[in-house]
Amino acid sequence: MELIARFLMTTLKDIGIELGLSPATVSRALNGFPEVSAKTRDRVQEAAARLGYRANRSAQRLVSGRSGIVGMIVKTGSDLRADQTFMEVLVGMSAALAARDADLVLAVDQGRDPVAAYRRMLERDMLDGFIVNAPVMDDPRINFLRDEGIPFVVHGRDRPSPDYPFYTIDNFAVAAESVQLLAALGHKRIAYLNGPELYSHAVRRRAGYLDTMAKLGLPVAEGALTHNEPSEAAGYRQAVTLLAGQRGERPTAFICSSMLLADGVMRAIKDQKLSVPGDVSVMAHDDDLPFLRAMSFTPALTVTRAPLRDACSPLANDLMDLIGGADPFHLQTLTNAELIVRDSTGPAPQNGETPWPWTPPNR
Amino acid sequence: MELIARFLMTTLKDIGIELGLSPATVSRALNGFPEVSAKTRDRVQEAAARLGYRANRSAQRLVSGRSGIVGMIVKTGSDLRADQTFMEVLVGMSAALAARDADLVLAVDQGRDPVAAYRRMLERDMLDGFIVNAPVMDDPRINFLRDEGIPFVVHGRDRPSPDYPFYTIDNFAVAAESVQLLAALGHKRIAYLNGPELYSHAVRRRAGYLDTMAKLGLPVAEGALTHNEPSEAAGYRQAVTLLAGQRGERPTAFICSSMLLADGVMRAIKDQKLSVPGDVSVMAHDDDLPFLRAMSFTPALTVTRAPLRDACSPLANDLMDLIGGADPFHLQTLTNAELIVRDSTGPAPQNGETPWPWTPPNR
DNA sequence: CTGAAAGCGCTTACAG
DNA sequence: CTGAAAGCGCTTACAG
Repeated sequence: MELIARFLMTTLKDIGIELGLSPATVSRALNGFPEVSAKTRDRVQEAAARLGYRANRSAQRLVSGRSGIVGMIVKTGSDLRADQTFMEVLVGMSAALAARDADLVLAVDQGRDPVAAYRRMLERDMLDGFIVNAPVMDDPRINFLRDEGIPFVVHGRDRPSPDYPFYTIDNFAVAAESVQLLAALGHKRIAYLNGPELYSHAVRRRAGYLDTMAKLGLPVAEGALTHNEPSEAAGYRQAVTLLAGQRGERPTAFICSSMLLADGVMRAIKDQKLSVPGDVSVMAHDDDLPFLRAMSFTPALTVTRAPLRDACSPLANDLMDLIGGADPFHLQTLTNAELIVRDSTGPAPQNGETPWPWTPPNR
Repeated sequence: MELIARFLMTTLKDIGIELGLSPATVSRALNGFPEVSAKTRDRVQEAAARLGYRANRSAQRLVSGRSGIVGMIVKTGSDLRADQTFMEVLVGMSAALAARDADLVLAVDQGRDPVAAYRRMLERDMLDGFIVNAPVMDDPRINFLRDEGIPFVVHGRDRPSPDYPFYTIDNFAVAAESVQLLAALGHKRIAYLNGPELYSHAVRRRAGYLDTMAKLGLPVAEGALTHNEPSEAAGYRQAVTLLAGQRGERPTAFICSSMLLADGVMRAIKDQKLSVPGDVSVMAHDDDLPFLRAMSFTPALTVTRAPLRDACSPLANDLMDLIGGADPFHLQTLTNAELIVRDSTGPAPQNGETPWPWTPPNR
């Protein structure tokens, strides 16, 4: 049966015979070359549809000299909860690449040498390019790919003014705007639960938080800015610690770098018999993943929102364009998260009027 | 630079010229044909390594008439937590398929028509075969692929005696052995927190639980067997409900279909100020995912263990063998989970000696 | 044991 | 506007 299917595959030649045309003309018609007459093009398209023609990808790739395959590395380890995130990107990217006739293949980063996985992939197969995600500052994988001259795009960016294609939200602004919103509501003791310190997006958000607090003249107590795994448990633990302080010293507002952290923070607040936003305001950055909706929080969560899936098509298209020879500087996107105010943020409580006593920002 | 890399690619012809051999002989040598002399084979292999030869996959696929691409469908939706599971399979499968020179591509099942995603993939690309996972009973996707004569393997199985290749653990035994262990410890009120009812593995486990309870003469109270999303929250909720009963009526033991459920059950028990295993025994089925280790539970969790990643290589190899024409009946694996007794299971407490009053098993 | 030849299905200069 | 021809890099009968 599999054999039958193979034998029945319609080729360009078949269509040519059917229509009394050469395979070359059929190819041109199907690929939309301007020199084919409209009548021929229509006849070819009709016949192709009727005969169920599908181009043989392998043949196309052989003649183009490209593999049509793009690589992406999955980090493995205990951080696997971040997969919920990765999965979203993976699936979106697959679809977007398929639309450009490319396939996405995965390899696993086993830890240790972050470049090893890329090396291994490249020596196994000829890959046209890579998608790099979750960059760290001055990312060694990016440096490797740059040095080797291998096409790649980055979801995020690992330096201020990259010379490679990237797509990222403005993570400095994500934190800055959150602080500003809360400060405008009268909050002075604002805690920031950031993501793991090694990621460049967390570094940018940290800067956004610290700069904006400083600009507003709000001191940052030691421990008010922390780096956390994106998990409910981490959010819970961190919030419990921060809320253990005296009434006049504990935060009146939390900004969380992920929805999972926010989930834990909310539970901690409830466990302490405090109310949101009466006693404490909470907001988070929302990647808009399907399993934890900001709307479903009680109360509905105020967020900076930037759907992760929005990055997929741009990244896929940029990579394919880059492989096609486009200028990397034309393939850079810096976009903004959307601030959505819901019910989890409100005016600072009475006892929240005093800022923290000054302490040096951690680190 | 990408162009350079392309132009520098070593071909069979290059090796032939280098060695004064025809491309045909070089091909045979590299592919381990028995008729090539040992000396020639060695010379060819040395030259191939020295020149950095890598076979052009597209050319190989073109002549073989196969795409070298295998499809897998990702379910999407709010069940995305199951991704932690899926991710593990995905990554393992990619690696195992790579070893067989095949690529894995993904598509998304948008819900509604479960077959639509397969159809769409097939009309986009010529795929050599599919991997089907998380089957439901009498799975429509499986029926579709069978009817179309498209090669596929199933992780799990959707009927008792399939005529297709599959790899699955004995899920009936998973539940049965868990019940037996607990019964041997004197437990008579054993609750089962199963996975979502639609999956065939959950159906098998339900049967294993109910049959074994019946065989042991232990009645199953209404509500003792439930179907749950694999989440901590669901486990917590369910355990709270079950523990709300009178002292002599609540379960003395919980069997959980997933580690996430067990995580929630443990939390609920602690919240009720009960001890494990003093008051309540807990065990679970463990897919051996990296993020929730049975050893890290307090106390260390008794489990039936079957690493999900163990399924990847067999499934990948079976699929490639099937595509190569192997007999599907030779590509069926039914394996057993390992029972690992740790510290979360112990003798039934004094007040646990009485079984539940008889009630009809739910459903 | 090795080579010359044909062919997989496409694309694309080169002619006309 | 269309066709004949060459070629992408491999594999594999067919000869010898």
